[in-house]
Amino acid sequence: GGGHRSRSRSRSRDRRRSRSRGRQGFPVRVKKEDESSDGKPSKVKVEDRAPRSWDPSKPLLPKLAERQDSDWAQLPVLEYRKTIVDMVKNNQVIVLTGETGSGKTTQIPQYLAAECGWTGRIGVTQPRRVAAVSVARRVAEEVDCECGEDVGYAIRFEDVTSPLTAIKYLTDGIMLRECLGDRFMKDYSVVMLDEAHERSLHTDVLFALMKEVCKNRPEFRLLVCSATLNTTKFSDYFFNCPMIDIPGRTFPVEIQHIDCQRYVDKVMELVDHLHAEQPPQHHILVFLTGEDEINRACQGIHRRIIQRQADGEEVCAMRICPLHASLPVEFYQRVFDEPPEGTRKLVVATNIAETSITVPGIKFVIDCGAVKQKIFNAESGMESLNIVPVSKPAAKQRSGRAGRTGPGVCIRLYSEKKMMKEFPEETMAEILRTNLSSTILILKGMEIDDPVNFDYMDPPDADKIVSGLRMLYLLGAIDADGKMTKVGRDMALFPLEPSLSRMLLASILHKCADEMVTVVAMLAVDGANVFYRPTMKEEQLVATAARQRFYDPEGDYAGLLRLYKEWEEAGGMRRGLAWCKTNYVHSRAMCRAFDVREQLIGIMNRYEMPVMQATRQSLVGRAIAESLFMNAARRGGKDTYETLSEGRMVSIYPGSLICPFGKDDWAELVVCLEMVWTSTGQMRFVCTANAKWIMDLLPKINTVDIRRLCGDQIKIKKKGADVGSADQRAEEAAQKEIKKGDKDVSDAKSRFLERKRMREEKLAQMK
DNA sequence: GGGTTAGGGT
Repeated sequence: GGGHRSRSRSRSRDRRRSRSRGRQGFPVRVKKEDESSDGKPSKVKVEDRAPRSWDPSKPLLPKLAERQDSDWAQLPVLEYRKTIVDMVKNNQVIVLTGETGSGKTTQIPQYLAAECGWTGRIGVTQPRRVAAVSVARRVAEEVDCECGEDVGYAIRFEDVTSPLTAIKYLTDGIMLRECLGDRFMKDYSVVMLDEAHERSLHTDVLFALMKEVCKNRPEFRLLVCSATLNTTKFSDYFFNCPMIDIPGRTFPVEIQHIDCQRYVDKVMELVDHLHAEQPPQHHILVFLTGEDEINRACQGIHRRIIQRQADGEEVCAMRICPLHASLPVEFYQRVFDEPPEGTRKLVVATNIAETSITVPGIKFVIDCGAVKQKIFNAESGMESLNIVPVSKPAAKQRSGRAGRTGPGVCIRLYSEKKMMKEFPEETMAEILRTNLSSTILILKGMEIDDPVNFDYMDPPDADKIVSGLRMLYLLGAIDADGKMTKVGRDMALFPLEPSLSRMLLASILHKCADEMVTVVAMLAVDGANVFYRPTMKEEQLVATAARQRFYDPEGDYAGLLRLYKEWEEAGGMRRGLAWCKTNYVHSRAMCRAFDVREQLIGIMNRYEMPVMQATRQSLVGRAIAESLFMNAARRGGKDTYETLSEGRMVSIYPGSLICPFGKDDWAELVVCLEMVWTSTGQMRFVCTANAKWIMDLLPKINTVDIRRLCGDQIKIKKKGADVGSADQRAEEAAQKEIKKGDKDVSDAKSRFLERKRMREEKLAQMK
């Protein structure tokens, strides 16, 4: 049977620095025994922390005060050092714009630490983990300290700071979590929100929270840093604060516009042409929208080069590098490496190369002018991924990638007229495009009860806020009046989407949390996508065969559980790589799932939530079905389904691991984690449900009173509530399920097991 | 019978 497994100290690998003393004799923070493995102190401990020994009459980092002008890094921002320091001293908020290469991120915190006396740290947020880490390391080097002493960083799983860290780089998500523990941010004297123009969800929420801190702490200082020039909007929002612009240091980029219809074809033609004409050391970077376009372009270009060679032409060699986030790590290295003499490098990338990865040595950029953007539709409750024109600043950012190491050329595959007319002035803030349930739960956790009148820089549509509240209500995180419940408070403890937190809490009641925590960790790292799809047709067959071993009629969760277990048995974190290769599984995703799993168990242990092993696997399915009942669907046609809540026709996502027992034995009733809109509505992460598990929960769908949920803050046209219909559809599904009878199901199950055995035999032969 | 998502983050 199941038992309580104590895993609080099972983590073998502590990524944090293990030295006990810093260079200057003060202790470098190491993980304490009573701390959870997520590494962050509990709320109580933040308040109990010993007071700093910093003296407000002295600079934060006295050793920097002794620097001469020539000791500072010679970057464009240096010229503005005095101005910036004075502005920060005299103003609570400033908005600062600076192009790439100005040095604002690395230098300004040092200027402030050299001249200003404070009792708290300087915190600098970044939208990306890699940026927080690499910038912190560079600044630590400039300050001449070990990273984690005067200068440090904090990202998920990794807190490289000490009590006396004066300059702390951190991801915006970490700062948001810190804010949940202390809304007044007493740990910090200065906060710099960097890359504000990217308008990431977490940074946008921090905008409003930092404004509140300003109102409550007159001595607090806020810097908002952005790359673009739309400063008036920011200044207006931040109490009409002063602005300053710092020039960047980049090389000139010549811009050419070519209007075209089919940009992938044009890319092949242009690259082929440039390759024939230009010297090989002029590397080329192409921006396309997704994996499919990238593969088509790479294959087309490869064919053309082969053709030229076959025609007896003398063309130099070309290293073709596709670049997008779902490639295994070893592909990334090829992008950074300089190819051998006489070989050109071609990188065909998504917008990952716009911000996250800087490719060295680029002379030519080719920009298709489009990007895939995720949009959440509140009316249907589905998200979709659309190809839309990039913003004008993003187009500028892309072209700038040609001028990093010398003068460059950017070829834009759209007319200037089209750009002026159709490209938006700024990137649409993520908060306007996303499902807000997670954000609203965090706000409620900070006792900000009214998400409608929250001080957004760009307020989301009311229907998106309502959709988020409705979801939280159905998950049990808030009551009918929008007040946070005990369940909601527990959900907010986990760094997860509300639906995943809910599944975890449900599993504690059903005594199967040991399994659920694996499932949730896999989903938190994009569980439906742990499988790697090779480009080659023949190899795809092998990959599909490998994946079929994890098909399971119970649902995706069952397959993911088997997958994780097999990976662990094959060596997991340390020796699981070979297993990942033969099974076409992303090793990176598995390692991350392991980290997330450990973190979640740490939190559960800290709050004394029992992590039990299930006595039967179906308990996991039951906990999932109870959590996701609002996304239940009954069988419509062959393998199509009809949602119980609104009667929409949906299908199962093609990458799902769920399968029928037999050809016509698709489950009568399923639930899913989310619905996405592609060519049809598709259910992602599907789980077979038993009607009697969710029968009593379904009526809740029809009890949503939007006006009450919003606390009377909003006028909504009431959706034509289809009262009783969800219950009726559920009743019919239950009847059909009973009619089918146990005998049929057990026959189907044995047929299924036989087919599974055959598949495995076939796979063994292929090896 | 085919059908399969950009980039981030706690």
